[in-house]
Amino acid sequence: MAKKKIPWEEYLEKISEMLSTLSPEQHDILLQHVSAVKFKKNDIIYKEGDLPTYLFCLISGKVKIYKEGVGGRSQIVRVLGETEYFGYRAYMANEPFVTGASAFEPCIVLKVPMGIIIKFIQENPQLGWFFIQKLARDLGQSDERTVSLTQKHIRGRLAESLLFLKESYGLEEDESTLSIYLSREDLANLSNMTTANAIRTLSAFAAEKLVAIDGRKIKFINIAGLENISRIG
Amino acid sequence: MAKKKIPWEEYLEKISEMLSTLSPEQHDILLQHVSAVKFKKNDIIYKEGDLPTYLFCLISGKVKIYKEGVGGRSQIVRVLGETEYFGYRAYMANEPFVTGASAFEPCIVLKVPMGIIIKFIQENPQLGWFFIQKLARDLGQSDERTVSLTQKHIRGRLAESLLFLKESYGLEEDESTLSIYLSREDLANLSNMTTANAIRTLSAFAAEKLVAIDGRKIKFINIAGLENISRIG
DNA sequence: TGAAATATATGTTGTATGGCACAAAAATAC
DNA sequence: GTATTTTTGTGCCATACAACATATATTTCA
Repeated sequence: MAKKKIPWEEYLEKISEMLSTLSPEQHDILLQHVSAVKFKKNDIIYKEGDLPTYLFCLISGKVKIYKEGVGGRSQIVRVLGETEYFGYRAYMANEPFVTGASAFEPCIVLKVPMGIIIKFIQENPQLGWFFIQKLARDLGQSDERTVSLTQKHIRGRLAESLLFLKESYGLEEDESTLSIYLSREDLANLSNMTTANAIRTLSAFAAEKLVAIDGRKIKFINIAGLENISRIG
Repeated sequence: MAKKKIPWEEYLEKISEMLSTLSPEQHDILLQHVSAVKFKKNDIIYKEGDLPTYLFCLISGKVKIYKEGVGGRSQIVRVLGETEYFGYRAYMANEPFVTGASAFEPCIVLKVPMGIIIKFIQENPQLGWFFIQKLARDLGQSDERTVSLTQKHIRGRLAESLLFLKESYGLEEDESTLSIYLSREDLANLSNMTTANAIRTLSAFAAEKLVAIDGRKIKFINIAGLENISRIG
């Protein structure tokens, strides 16, 4: 895990949306149990099969949620950015983790024991509603993803992944460069293809002037074109 | 939709788990707004893109939740049996349906306007917790399914589907015949393959004495063998 | 009951994509 | 600053699976 405890006070504003649903007493209890942890690039936050114990909120950095499939092939099922919560689903389903979480880049994470969160939910419909909405949105996305990954062809899947990363992490100040720098392998694991095919297909997109590549930097040139490739599959 | 309203009183016991979370006042309100509907085989209950308005509970019959992908190819993402709730996710996520629902066989469905359910959830943490657990379990399954459908080979996917149907719908009195009779096309749509390949692969399983086929009746002969095929992919 | 539509079955062919090999480039370690 | 490891880039081959074609069986319905 290679984690390191750090002070948490300055990060509370990032979870203000959730805090606002809590009663004053709950708020106090939460402050007594919250902690902050730092993860380095590629650190594992939790592993498939582990028992869930904490609610995490990503304060800064980027995280991938992934699953190991047949023959050690890894599939990234979700990516998380600032202020996103994770790690709670398995606890709520009363299951071990079916996915793992690791840091794309250096991260700061707030964590709260799940037992406390569950108690709050039992007392507080507002907080329950907060998680219901998150779970409902994630489930819709997961179902969409199932069909995209199984039915679209390689080009469609890669185009979709690039657009998905753009939605998740946004662009840099130039309004066209993707603000996450992924390895070709991660791009492949996100798009359900081999690394070699991710490289090949990304090169093809560059040759077709859909994107420009500079190492791991990806710049969008023709977004409408990518959207079209993603749509037709 | 081809639906037909019918009396609902006798079906209340099927939703007793949910009813038990309600206050007496909520219970009364629910009874004023619940209704029951009958669907014939292959009737559509709701379509992808429709706006969600009701919480459904399947009283009898079997339902598929599916999504149309590229080139009209349909993917079954979930199957539902007696006492399962559906139709609520999209409303909770504040989205149109991303999947459709239709009847595998004649069905009776209880329905309650979602507006009422949401109001109850706001007042009642118990009911919120009920839906949180359902959503959390479904999301885990959906993530598992994403990886299975993308990474396993045809034989692994079909074996998994057969075992999945066994879990969902159980066996007949002989303790070995699957108690749902699906068309080869539905079996294909469940397993992410073409109809021709579902037919071929099922025949292969029969030739290998893993199952016995009699029309749409599927009898398990070597469950351990199927589990092995599903596991190795 | 017979005709039409639909579902099942099987063979043939084409192709998208995985697997492997190897080189070049880049990052990391020593 | 050189050596080692990791990542990126390409080519070639093998193959799993879709697409298509056609035949037979089964169901539907007039």
